[in-house]
Amino acid sequence: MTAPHTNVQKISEMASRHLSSLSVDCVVFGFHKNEMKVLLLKIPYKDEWALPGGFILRDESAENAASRILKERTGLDGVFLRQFHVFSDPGRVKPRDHRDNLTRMNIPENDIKWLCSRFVTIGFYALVDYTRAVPTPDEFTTRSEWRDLTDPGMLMMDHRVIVNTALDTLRLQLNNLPIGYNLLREKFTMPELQKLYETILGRKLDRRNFQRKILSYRILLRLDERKTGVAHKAPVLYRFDYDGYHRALEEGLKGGF
Amino acid sequence: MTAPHTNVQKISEMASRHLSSLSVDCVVFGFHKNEMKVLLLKIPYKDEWALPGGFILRDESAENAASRILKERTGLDGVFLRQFHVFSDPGRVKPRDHRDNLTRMNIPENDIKWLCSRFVTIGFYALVDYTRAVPTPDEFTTRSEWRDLTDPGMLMMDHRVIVNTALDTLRLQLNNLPIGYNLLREKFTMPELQKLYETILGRKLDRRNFQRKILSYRILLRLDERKTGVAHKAPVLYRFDYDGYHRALEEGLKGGF
DNA sequence: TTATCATTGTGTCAAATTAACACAAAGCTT
DNA sequence: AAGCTTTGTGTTAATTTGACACAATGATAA
Repeated sequence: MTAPHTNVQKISEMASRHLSSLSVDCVVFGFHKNEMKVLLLKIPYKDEWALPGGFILRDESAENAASRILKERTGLDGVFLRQFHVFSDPGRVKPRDHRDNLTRMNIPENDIKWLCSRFVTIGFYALVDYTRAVPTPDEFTTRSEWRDLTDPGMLMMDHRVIVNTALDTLRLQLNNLPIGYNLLREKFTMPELQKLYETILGRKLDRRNFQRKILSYRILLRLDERKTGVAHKAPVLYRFDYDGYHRALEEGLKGGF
Repeated sequence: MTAPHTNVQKISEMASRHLSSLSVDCVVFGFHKNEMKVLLLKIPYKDEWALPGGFILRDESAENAASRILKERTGLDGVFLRQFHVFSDPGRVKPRDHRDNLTRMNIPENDIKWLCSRFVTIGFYALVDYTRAVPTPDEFTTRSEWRDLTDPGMLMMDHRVIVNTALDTLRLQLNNLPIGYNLLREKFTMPELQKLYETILGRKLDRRNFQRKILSYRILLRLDERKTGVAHKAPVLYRFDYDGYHRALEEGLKGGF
């Protein structure tokens, strides 16, 4: 180690590699057994959960940081991922609590100092296939789990607000974007897709009207197959039509006025 | 000045007061003579314009920073102001060009160093009453002007992209939000409101259908007055209904599904 | 003073979209 | 084989949207 600036506190590893004051948090939505799920990380020594998040490397974009973090926490690549809001309330972190918690773990003091400084966080939300994601904790957490969106437990800092804002955004986007591609498996049935919409919106939809509307978007491809091994009448399988889906992503699904 | 760290470069004034790596840029929309306007600042020594922007103080939120900046650049308070996107491409600034430009002005070297470091910017858009705003340049610029949105001239860095994204957002929001309150004077006529919508959307709307739709939102109050001194038949004046307007801000104007 | 003319205010009708609803077919369960 | 639940599809009424016509107003021109 060179020592020209003995008085200067060694810059922490984290601080030197990342942009300061800025973080990224991901609200990762999944869908399983007719329930919306969020991917959360367990904070050690506390009955609290946190969103998977991280920092922006000195030469990457926020989008890149978010997809990097998502990949690290789920193993998934190329999923639907969008920024939706910036959370910048100066009081969003309680530095005291935060520091107490970090000192219990083996975090170097310099990193702790950096981690306890003020952060503005960019919220991203992601839609992922529940069956393909492999929840993986990060260096600050002990486990990673899918939690019920309606009852995720205690969340750290303002993460509950972030989740709620993400859900509000998702509900709004539902009318403009072809959601579902990333939340369901490749092949799915119309009732499954409808359940997804109902779950996100939090209300029942008419089966027949739903089908008519969703088909009018021309983003689905009806397969010549039916779901097997299921009770009652076997439903037809669909998958997203690549061209139609991407056209809809660009142009939106409907217009006002 | 104390001198305990002679080796350490003096921390710049800007750096010590603000969060690093983070800025705020405001796309301020106005409406005048059937044209959408954007408020831009003239960069000295260059044929380029910039969005009014600034930095986030150590203990304020991004929203606060944006409205503070807006107030400084327009004199206006309490206007419609929303964050819409974060621009974080590491290549969004050409540090060389930027530095050359700043050195021509009397900016202290420490501030220049800070200003040329990488910044992620939070884009806000504002809707303001053209007649009430007083365009005011900042410490880096020579003049402040309303420019035509369709032909604003050369914009600095990625500011053109920021403006376009803001406009796209505004067009989308038009279907969910009661736009207009902030872009028109307190009392306005139905044709004026329609022109505003047409200008934002970039297409003609049917006069009668427009009126029917806008009235169905119940955000307008018809006054017992007509616009005077105008050619042809005097149009009735309206103003926004406070309650209806704020309800619409909360709940949105229409639902999908 | 009166005619002209562009613009405003309002109503109607057809087309399209949405909401509400019913019944036959399929396939597991008993 | 009968029963039960769920899927697939069509029909009709209500609502919303789009297209359009005509009378009223008030400044301007003749």
